[in-house]
Amino acid sequence: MIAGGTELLKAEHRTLVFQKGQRIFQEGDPAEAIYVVQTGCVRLQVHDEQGGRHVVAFFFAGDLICGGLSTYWATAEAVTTCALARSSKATLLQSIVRDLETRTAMIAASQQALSNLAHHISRLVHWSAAERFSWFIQSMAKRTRKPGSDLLHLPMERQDIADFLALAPETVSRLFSQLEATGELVRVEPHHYRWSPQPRLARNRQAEPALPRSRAAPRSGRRSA
Amino acid sequence: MIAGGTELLKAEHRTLVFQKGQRIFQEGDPAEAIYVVQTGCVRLQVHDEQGGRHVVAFFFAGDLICGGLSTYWATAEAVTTCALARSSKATLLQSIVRDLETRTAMIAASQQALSNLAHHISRLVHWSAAERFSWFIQSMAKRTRKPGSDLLHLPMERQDIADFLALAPETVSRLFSQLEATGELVRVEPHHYRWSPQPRLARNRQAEPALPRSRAAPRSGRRSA
DNA sequence: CGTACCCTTGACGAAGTTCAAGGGGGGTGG
DNA sequence: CCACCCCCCTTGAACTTCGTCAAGGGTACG
Repeated sequence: MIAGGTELLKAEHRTLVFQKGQRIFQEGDPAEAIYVVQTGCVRLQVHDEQGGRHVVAFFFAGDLICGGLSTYWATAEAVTTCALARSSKATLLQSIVRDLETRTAMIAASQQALSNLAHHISRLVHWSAAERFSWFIQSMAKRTRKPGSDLLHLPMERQDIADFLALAPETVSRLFSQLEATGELVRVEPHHYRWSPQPRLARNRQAEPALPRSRAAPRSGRRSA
Repeated sequence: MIAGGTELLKAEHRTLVFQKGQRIFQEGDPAEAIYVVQTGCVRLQVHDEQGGRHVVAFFFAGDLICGGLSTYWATAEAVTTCALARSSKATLLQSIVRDLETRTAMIAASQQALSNLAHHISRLVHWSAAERFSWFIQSMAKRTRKPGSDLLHLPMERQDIADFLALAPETVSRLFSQLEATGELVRVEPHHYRWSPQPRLARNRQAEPALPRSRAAPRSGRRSA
C-alpha cells in the first residue's frame, strides 16, 4: 500500500495525468482501479463524520495506491501534477484469481499498511509536535532522497503536513522555522531544502528493555520544556 | 478484522483459554495463527518506538483477530478471562490457496480494518475528549448490547479506554462521572452500566454538503466550552 | 503589475495532562 | 469469616502545549 508495488502492474494499464489539486478518486465511490505513481506526489486522505480531514499517506514514484477493493474508503488527490499508471479493478481481480503471488502480495501489503497506520496513531498520540515533525522529515528523506544527496523535496503544502501530523498549519510553520534556526534545515527554494540530520541527542526516554507486563509505557506526557 | 468472521474457522481449530491479563501473541513474533473470540474480551495494541501504548481495538465474541500473516504487527492480550478458537496459519494459508471466498474475505477484511483505523485517527485528532468518549460508549453499545436491553458491559479498565481514545485515564474517569451526573449513564455494578442515549443535541458542526474542493474542513478546533 | 493564496510570526487562551491525595472493591491469607 | 492490602478509580488544583485569532510578508500566476 504505502511501499512500492510496481510489479503488480506489469499487465495492461493506461497512464493518466492529473493536475495539482485534482481528485483521483473519492471516498465512498465504488472502487474501480488501483494506481501506481510514475511521477509526482499524491495524498490519500479521509474525512470524519464532522468533516475534519486527515491525510493518511503521501505517495511518490513507484508507490502503489489502493483505496479499497469494493468501495473507496479514502480520497486520493494530486499534490503536484503527476502521472499515474491505472489498472482496472477487473484486471486486478483476474490477477488475484490467477496468480498466487499477486494474491499473497495484496494481503501482505494490506497488513503492512495496517501496521503502519497503527504505529502512526501511536506516534501522533504520544509524541510532541517537534518529535512528530522531525520524524516526518526523516521518513520523507528516507523515502524520496537519493543516496549521497542531502537535498530534500517536500512538494506538499503546510496544511497537508499539518493534516498528516495532526497539527495546526501554524505549528508546522513554526517547526520549520525552528529547524532552520538551528541550521538542520536550509531552504534552497520553496519546497526544496538541504537537510543535515542532527545526532538527535538520543531519545531521552527509551522503551523499556522488555516491557515487564505490557502496560508499562510512561503513558503519554509531554517533555518538560 | 474487527467484524465477525466466524465462518473462516469452520475448519480445524483448538479452543484455548486465557486468563485476564495474559498475552495471546506479541508484536514482532512470527505470526502463527489467527483467533476467533468465543467468550470474553481481547485488546489489540501496538507500542511506538518510545514505548507508548495504543490500543487499536477491542474484540468480543464472534470477532476475528488477525495481527499479521508473516510477523505480528501488534500484541493481543486478554482483557477478561476468555476462550479463543485458534486456527494455525498453515490451515489459513491452505484455505487461501484453495478457497476463493476465504481469499476475498481476507482482503476485504483488511481493507475494512484499514478504513476503520484511518477514520479512527481522524476522530482522535479532530474530536474533543467528550465527543470521543460518547462515541466510544455508543460504538460499544452497538457492538455488545443485546437489542432491547439498555445494559452495557464495559469489561476493560480505565487505562485501556484511555489508551484507545488517546486520553489520560483521569480524563476518562472524569468523563464517566460527567455522564453519570446527567443520568445518561448509571453504574449498576463495577463495569456494568445502564445507558440511556441522549438525543445528542445534534452535531452543531456538520460536514459540508459536498466538500467544495476537499480541503474544506474547519480544521480541528475545540468547541468553545 | 496586481491579486490571490500560502506562509510566517506574535499574543492569548483553553483543553487536557500531570501531580497529588484520598476512597473503594475484591482477593488472599491468617 | 474477617482483616489487610493492593490496585484501580475518583477528584482536585496547577501547569504546559498547542490551537486559535490576527496581522503582515512572500510568491506564483494571470
